[in-house]
Amino acid sequence: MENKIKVHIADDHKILIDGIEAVLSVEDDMEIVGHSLNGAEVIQWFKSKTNKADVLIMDINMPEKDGIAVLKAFKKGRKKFPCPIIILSSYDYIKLIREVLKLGASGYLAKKCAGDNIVEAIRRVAAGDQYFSPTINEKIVQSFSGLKNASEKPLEGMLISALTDREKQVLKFICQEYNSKEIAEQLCLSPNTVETHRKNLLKKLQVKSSIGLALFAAQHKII
Amino acid sequence: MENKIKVHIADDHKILIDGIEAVLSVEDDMEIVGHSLNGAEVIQWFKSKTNKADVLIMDINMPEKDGIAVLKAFKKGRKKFPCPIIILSSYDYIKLIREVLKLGASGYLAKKCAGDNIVEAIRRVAAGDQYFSPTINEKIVQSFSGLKNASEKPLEGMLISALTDREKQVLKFICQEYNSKEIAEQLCLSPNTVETHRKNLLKKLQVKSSIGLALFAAQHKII
DNA sequence: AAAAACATCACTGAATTCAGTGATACGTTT
DNA sequence: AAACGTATCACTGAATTCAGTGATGTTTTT
Repeated sequence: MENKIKVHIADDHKILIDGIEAVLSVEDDMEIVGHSLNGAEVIQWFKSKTNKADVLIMDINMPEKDGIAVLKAFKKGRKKFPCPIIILSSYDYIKLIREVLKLGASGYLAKKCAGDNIVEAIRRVAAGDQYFSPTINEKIVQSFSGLKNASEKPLEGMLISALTDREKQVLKFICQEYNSKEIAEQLCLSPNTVETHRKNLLKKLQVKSSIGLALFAAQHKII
Repeated sequence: MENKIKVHIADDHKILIDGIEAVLSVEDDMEIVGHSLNGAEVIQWFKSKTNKADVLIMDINMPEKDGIAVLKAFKKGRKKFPCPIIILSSYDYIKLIREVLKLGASGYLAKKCAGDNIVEAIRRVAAGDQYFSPTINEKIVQSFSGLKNASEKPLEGMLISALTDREKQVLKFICQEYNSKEIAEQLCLSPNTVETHRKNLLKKLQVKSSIGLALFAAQHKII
């Protein structure tokens, strides 16, 4: 076949990339033309004029820059997206899904979905449609129809992306057990400022103490 | 080939199972004979006398029962494991690695390792050897040779199992953001006693603050 | 252009944690 | 029997966090 769909995969788990590559290899209308292990690599790859892809499948949790940051970066560049983007995540929080759609994603796959879904998703998205894996689609419909049950508020609905860059930065230091004074030194700030950020984090994430902050960070792998 | 290595895969991400299955399908000396999406399924599957596998590849983070719990269950019930077990995890903490090895695992793969490693791991482990993916092996050697830093000496080797029941109990409450006074009420103890447990936890786990305790607990899934 | 969000800094006072020490009692293990 | 680990409780003082408020300037969004 001549016009194969060119796919780029981004995930920090190489084993998953290899796995998806193996899954796609039996399909004769698509091929993997590149992969990235973190968000920075994704942006770098698409910057290169010689590299092109028709579909980008991207995890949200990645080091360096996460999937949200990549979406924002692409959106900010003012230009059009390099290609349709499918988010592949283990999270299925409705707010997160809404967020990435707002940021321009064309599809959303839960990691617990089957390999078939990914093939289908690539074809549909490459054709200009949107695609959501079954469980995700269910969530969206539920939420739309007001049937939202438990999943509307994961940790009270606060997402990583609801935190500012500075707050995330401070949070990382908190998780390294630095106290406010030490963090202030690291970031060249006043300890008072760090304390303010810390308090804002407590409010946003609705936790009682820095322990809650650390656990949130751990659960969302932003540390 | 007659004697294919029979593999069972356990991971809560179906897409990863499908991926690994695709990777293994091109190897003619192994085959996947089953898979599980959580720890309970693993135990269930191996309970059935009709099901047999030569190697179990298992994630640590799974709902219902996690990988650690499965290892413990196998160790507890029978004397012999149903088969060699390879842990597949995104965590590469040295303490966690040591813990699963203590619990009888035969191999450890980081999820960021390549697909080739998994094939190699299966062959080696099926032959009765141990196998660790490159980055993991590095960590083990580093730790063994003490090159890392002093973190492997003083009261090191501190694992979940090194904590007393009471300490674990207190730790759980700490992770729920209770303060010492509240924990004392819950456990009908003096706040002073709780403080002592807290301080002993800090020493044993060699962390600076309760944040470190919470992160340890999160990483070791004891919360 | 106005409004909202972000980042910065300051002050106070109460609550909590952390470090260091020491003590009693009970059960294993050696 | 002695040593060890565990569980319990107490006291002090310094360090740190947390809550509440307020302020200024910049950037982004609407």
